[in-house]
Amino acid sequence: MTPLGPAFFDRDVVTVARALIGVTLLVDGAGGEIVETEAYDREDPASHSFSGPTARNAAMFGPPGHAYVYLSYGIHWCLNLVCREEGHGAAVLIRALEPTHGIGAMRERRGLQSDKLLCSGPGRLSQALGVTRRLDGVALDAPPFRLLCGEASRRMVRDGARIGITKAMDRPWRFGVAGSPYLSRPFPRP
DNA sequence: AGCCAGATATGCT
DNA sequence: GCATATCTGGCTT
Repeated sequence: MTPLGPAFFDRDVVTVARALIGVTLLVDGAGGEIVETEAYDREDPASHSFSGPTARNAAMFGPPGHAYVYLSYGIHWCLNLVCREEGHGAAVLIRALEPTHGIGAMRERRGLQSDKLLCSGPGRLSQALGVTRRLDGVALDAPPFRLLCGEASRRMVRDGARIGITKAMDRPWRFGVAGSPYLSRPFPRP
């Protein structure tokens, strides 16, 4: 397991979303292997950055390799990783992890749960890892974050329509490990 | 599988 | 002011 290189996020957001599958994401030592992501781009009607910079989405227009954290439906925190050059407003939403590290701490934060429901969804994942607004705009290459690339465990990555959006449904910018029990939702049959 | 409440920051009128 | 939101959990069909 080696840390991601500094140029990892300095690429097209769709490329990064796919490349993040299989990467281990930890916050204060708790987390797991990313099994589901979604890409959001500046020219994307479904993206928070579509209408330009605001106070909320400022991190999306900041440097790549930093976190963008926002509150969804007034209840759930969602973690995104900013991509491309500064000012591009592109980020990858982390939607699900396969828990591997700090499972005890994650169970405590989530309340008693089966491991399958610990990190299977953007809100659940943030609750399990303790992600809140305090991590908005924070760099990913230093504590509390750790991003580790494992052995080339080439798992089969599938793509499909993103979840929970009402615009740009045609863009197949959701990526995930086909058949993983830790997905927030299964991918349709091939 | 489908329906609905919950809680609030955000952005647009 | 007000409708909306990158959601989840619990309840009903």
